Amino acid sequence: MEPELRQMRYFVAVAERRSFTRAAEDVYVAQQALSQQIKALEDTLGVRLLDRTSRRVELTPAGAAYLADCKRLLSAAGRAAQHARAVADGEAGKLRIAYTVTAVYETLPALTAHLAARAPRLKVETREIFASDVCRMLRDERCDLALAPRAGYPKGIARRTVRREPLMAAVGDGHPSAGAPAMELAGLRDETFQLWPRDMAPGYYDAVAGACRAAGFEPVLDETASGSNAWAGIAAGRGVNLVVASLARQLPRGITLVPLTEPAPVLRLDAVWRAEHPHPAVSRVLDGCAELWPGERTDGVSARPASP
Amino acid sequence: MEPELRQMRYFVAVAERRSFTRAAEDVYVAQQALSQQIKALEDTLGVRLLDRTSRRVELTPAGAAYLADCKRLLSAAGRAAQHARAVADGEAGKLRIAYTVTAVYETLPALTAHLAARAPRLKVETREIFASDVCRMLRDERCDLALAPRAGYPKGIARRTVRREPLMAAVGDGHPSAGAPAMELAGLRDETFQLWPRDMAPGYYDAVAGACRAAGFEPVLDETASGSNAWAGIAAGRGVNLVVASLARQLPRGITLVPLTEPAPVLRLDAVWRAEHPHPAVSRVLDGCAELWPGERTDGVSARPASP
DNA sequence: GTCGATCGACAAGGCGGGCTTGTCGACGGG
DNA sequence: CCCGTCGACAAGCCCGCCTTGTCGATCGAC
Repeated sequence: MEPELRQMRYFVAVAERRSFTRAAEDVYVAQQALSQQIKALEDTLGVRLLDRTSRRVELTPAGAAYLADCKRLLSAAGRAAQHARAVADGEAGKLRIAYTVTAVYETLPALTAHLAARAPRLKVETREIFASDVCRMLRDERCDLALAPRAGYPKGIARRTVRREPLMAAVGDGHPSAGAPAMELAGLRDETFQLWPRDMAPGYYDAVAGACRAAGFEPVLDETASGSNAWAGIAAGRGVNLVVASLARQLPRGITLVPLTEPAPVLRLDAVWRAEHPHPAVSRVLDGCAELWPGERTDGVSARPASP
Repeated sequence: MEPELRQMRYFVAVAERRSFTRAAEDVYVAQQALSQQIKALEDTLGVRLLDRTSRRVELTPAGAAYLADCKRLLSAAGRAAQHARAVADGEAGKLRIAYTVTAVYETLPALTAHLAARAPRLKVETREIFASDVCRMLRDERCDLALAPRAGYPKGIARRTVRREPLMAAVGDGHPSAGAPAMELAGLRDETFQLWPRDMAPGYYDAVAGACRAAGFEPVLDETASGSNAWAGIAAGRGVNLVVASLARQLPRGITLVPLTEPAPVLRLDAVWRAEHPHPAVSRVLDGCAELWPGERTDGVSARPASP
């Protein structure tokens, strides 16, 4: 037989009260039960823990050592339970957030700062990914939550728009519109768009292309555009693009942002997570986003993970 | 209800096998028992630990956190049991040894070195005391073992002689016998003895006075002698004393040791301990002493603590 | 699509272990 | 000297853990 925490609780009670009878009151059992259980504990350990001298109970050296260990174990067991509850409530534990580059300028840092303040025991790990990998990362349990431009996902993946960010025109510094207070999106109809291929970033692609179509033209793409290469192309005057306003925080050299006249197109940023077994902190993140960026409807596609 | 280690063992089994059925084989119970106990564990925690998707079992984030804690707790419980056994066997734990100055030159360091080699996990604390305090220190649980010259003790205190050390004459450097290869004890019959009062060190007193009487004279004492004051008196030529041979290791300035001719008197050094609840390491110490200083009868007054 | 295999949950019953009641021997104080 | 208190022992009860039996669900095979 193995020692049990109940026996340790009994032993601690007896050791601290230095009496079976009084300890029995503390743990709400009869004195005889304590005698039996502590005897059983001693038998399983093969060690005498207490010297009963009829009239007084004394710890043996081994008992004193075991007492200290028992106290540690009991408090550790209690803390483990508390920690499990905290993790289940999303207050503690580890949350792996994957994000697309669009979120990095403002959305992600605002969110992580908010979480650090609201749930300091929650360890947030972040990782930049391509929008095309969101689904796989979530399904393979390689992340718990993703931030990406609004896109469609297969069943089993839930999402909610957490904020809308205005899109601005990104042009080279030498572009005729550079420095203008604002411009019409339609003014870019003859430009080449340094937009990533749709299969790499479908949500972003659809947002930009959709805005262009709403402005009455179909954007012409530079099929070689991808990643930082696109910035270089724009800076070199080989095209333009629409980008989130917060890019201004880390504007690449040679590029100027020009606001677009109303109705200015927006990019919807979604939180995306597993619908079936969502990480418990996801609902906290959604709450935090609703607080950071009010105005989004909170009864969206998947308002929040169903509670069990 | 509180979580029990048995439930944790079950949970670890299920989590590691990712299956109730297979885990049941590991812990030798039916699958239904595991379902019940883990459900009970989840209920007491108020936390879902496993996602059962019929066909597969997955850990929730809270379950993963609790699993790690459970493994830690279980191994800590096992180590606590092992440690208790080790303490009960005298292999580990803390042993407080009190000693009189007579033991400090050779006996104590030899013993502590021996213990450090044989029982490295046993933490030995040493403290110098007066022989008159041996009994009180032991009774008050302020030490577990004492090293002191042989003396009588009341019931409840056990002792065993661990070594006999030859006594030598300690004289001032200017004493006529200083430098002699040996001398008769009777030659000191007219000297003043720098001997501590009997009530301070009865064993040592009796050994020296007894040796003198055996040599045919009653020693004359300097009643002011005590501690280092005695050394100063001898060095100043105001008297002599008999001391253990190992004092040569830390001989005070101005003092010379002269061997005594046969039959050279000896001082018996005793190990002394509580008879009723001896520290488990005491028997190891006695074994170690018998090994370090063979020749003493090991079936003495109290051969060894009675085992329970 | 259907059948079978497998997995975990639910239900009911047996049994072992923990708890209780009752009692005794030992020690200490009045 | 007797009584009060404390812990151990003995016997019985009862709860709780485990077992057997069964079902619904899911996934693979044909």
